[in-house]
Amino acid sequence: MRNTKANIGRVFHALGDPTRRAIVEKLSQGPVSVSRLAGPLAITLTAVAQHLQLLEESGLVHTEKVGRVRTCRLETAGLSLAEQWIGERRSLWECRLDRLGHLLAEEEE
Amino acid sequence: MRNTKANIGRVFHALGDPTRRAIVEKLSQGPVSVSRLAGPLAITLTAVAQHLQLLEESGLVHTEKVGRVRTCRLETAGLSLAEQWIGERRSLWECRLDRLGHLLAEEEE
DNA sequence: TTAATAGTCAAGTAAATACTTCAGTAATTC
DNA sequence: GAATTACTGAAGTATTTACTTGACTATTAA
Repeated sequence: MRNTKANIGRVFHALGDPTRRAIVEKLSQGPVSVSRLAGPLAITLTAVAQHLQLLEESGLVHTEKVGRVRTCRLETAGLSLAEQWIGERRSLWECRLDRLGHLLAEEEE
Repeated sequence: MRNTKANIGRVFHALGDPTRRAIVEKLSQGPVSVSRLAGPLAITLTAVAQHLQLLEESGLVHTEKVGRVRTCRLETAGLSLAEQWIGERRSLWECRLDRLGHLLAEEEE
């Protein structure tokens, strides 16, 4: 059973941490194992694993263990959700500005 | 002097909190004063003002005080930055999947 | 079979965060 | 000019968070 309830809160919270963003950035270039992921980051493997759990729960990353190595790869679900939320707010706002512009233009006549 | 260094870390961190997201959602429908913003939220005015400061610093919201009332409105800078970051990671990842697909197709020949 | 590698689990800690209260100040309204 | 409204600032608190250490398990390599 996958615990991937990709709600918008989890996604933004996950992306709010610099270490987790670094992980996502790395994974956008291709799949990597946990220890290779931990290498350049100045924290313990345990800490990386904890971040990965959060990233997985938020639908930003998918991991799979084969033998003793767990391979991590980017999952688009999380990013899509965030993109969608942002797009919605933005279009609401821009639509409002448009209406305002029309009203002002009408008044000028 | 405006303290609007809209870096990606601040933006995602700001959007990670449910109260701040509620504020952004409300403001996407149009400008609102601080006290009207605090109304439906079950927290004090002070707390709302603290969230607003963070939102302003992250480039998601712009506020302006006229008389005794501070009016808040959505600012696109923050949202744009987040949208851009997400788009970049996503396109890197999708481009990689494309190349992988091509390689596999070539091998089939 | 032994040693090394890759990761997991549980428990603890220090710092960050989201609040609160209380005491202001300045702008309106009565 | 007195009361009300709309915030602002400082200081404190409880919870969450990012991290650590140390002991453990499984897989692979020598």
